[in-house]
Amino acid sequence: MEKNQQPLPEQARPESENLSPLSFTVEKSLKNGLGRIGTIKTAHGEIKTPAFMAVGTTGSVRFLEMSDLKNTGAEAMLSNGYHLRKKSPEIAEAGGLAKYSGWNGPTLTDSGGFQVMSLGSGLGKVVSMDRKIEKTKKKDRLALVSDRGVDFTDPFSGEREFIGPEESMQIQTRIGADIHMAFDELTSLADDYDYNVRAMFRTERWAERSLAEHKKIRDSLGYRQNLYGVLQGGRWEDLRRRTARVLGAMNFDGFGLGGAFLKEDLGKILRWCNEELPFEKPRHLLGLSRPDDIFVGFENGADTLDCVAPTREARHGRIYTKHGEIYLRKFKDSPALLDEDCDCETCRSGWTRGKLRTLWKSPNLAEKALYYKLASIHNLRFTIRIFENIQKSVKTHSYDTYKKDFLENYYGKDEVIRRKLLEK
RNA sequence: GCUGGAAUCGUCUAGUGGCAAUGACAAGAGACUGUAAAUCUCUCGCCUUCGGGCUUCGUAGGUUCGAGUCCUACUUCCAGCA
Repeated sequence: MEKNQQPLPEQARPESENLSPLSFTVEKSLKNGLGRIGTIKTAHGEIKTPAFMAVGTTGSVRFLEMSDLKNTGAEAMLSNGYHLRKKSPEIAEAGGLAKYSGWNGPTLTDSGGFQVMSLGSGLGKVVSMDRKIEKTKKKDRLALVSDRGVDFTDPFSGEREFIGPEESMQIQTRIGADIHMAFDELTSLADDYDYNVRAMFRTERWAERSLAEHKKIRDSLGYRQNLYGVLQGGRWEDLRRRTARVLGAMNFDGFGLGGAFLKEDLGKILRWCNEELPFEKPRHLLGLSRPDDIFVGFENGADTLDCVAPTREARHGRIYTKHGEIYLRKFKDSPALLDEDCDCETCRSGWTRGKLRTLWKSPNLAEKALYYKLASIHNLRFTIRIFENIQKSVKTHSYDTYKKDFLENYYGKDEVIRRKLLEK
């Protein structure tokens, strides 16, 4: 089959007016020289950084209308090339992800690299930041990695499939998001140093191949979208710094910071990477967004983050509030709002914890779905507001105060101190 | 009044002689971080030094090595007939 015969989205075609590469400007940096606020400009609009990218894996955030998502203040949406691989020709016909999804704003697609782990060595496991997981036995995995790419079994159809760097680039090209991710191998916390060395080298070779394929498509079709290289290297400084230098020297438009992290390692690992990466290019921290991670990520040079946690945890009844997370099930008949100070649509509409809990527990699927929507809106807005406040506080030189207040309210003073000690 | 049938952990339910006894819901606790996730794990008679101990299937007796299960009476409920 000819690789590039499939349709490309409108904005990817040479005659399109929207043709513009990504640009990134830094407005202000923290004293440590890593954290910064700025703006990413894409063909579909601007992203003020640091920013949260809402995860709409298959082109929409679960249970949310695009208008709901806009109202949370989200500026960008991340979808997944793996999940959209079969729909990609249809998305291209429709004019690309932004148009197809109705989002009409900046978009990013993941390469499918995460699925190397989630269907492979991490199958059935939780991607925890608090402990190491056992690797899934080889015979039980749905995905097997080789230098060629990843052979995997579709969990639903049982069909055998293959995605490598070239396939991922072709899929992402058809989907036509503003930012694409190089195909990478995400290791789990259970993988040792030696395995991480191998995975890192493989990821570097895949980065070259991703870049080459991306360039080939661009040159032959006038396509101009943006490609981020993704860094791996586990929790080892030599690997992280090395791969940051190697990928940093390649012609990527930005970088994805990948890996499974222990919480106490996150800051230093990001620092190792970002001290080596070119300052003028944007960096996306893949898959994190708990409040504490946002601050650590930002301070250590991450410009954008994405994560399923706000929406997934919302659906599972874990709600973010100024004073920490709450389990909604504990608030039967409660007349309190989810968060007194919240400006999300759900809280502004007066939904109480008790009423939301009733919706959540309802056997009526439409009521359940309404709960999922209202709770997702709240957790997303809560998360995005942190990013907005970081931007504001940096501009007014009050970042440290904002951060201290927020974290002490959220985790409690003792916990904040305990964690600080752990980081050293 | 007669004749059948039924009564099991908050609710519904499995169990017709052999290990406190099935499953679901509810309840309680926890997990979740580039979405195999409207999901998953644990607890759910009482006590426990986690070895086990104790008390339980409407009530009271009985048969039996052994009864939620069989028998008798009673109580309550349901159905049919009066």
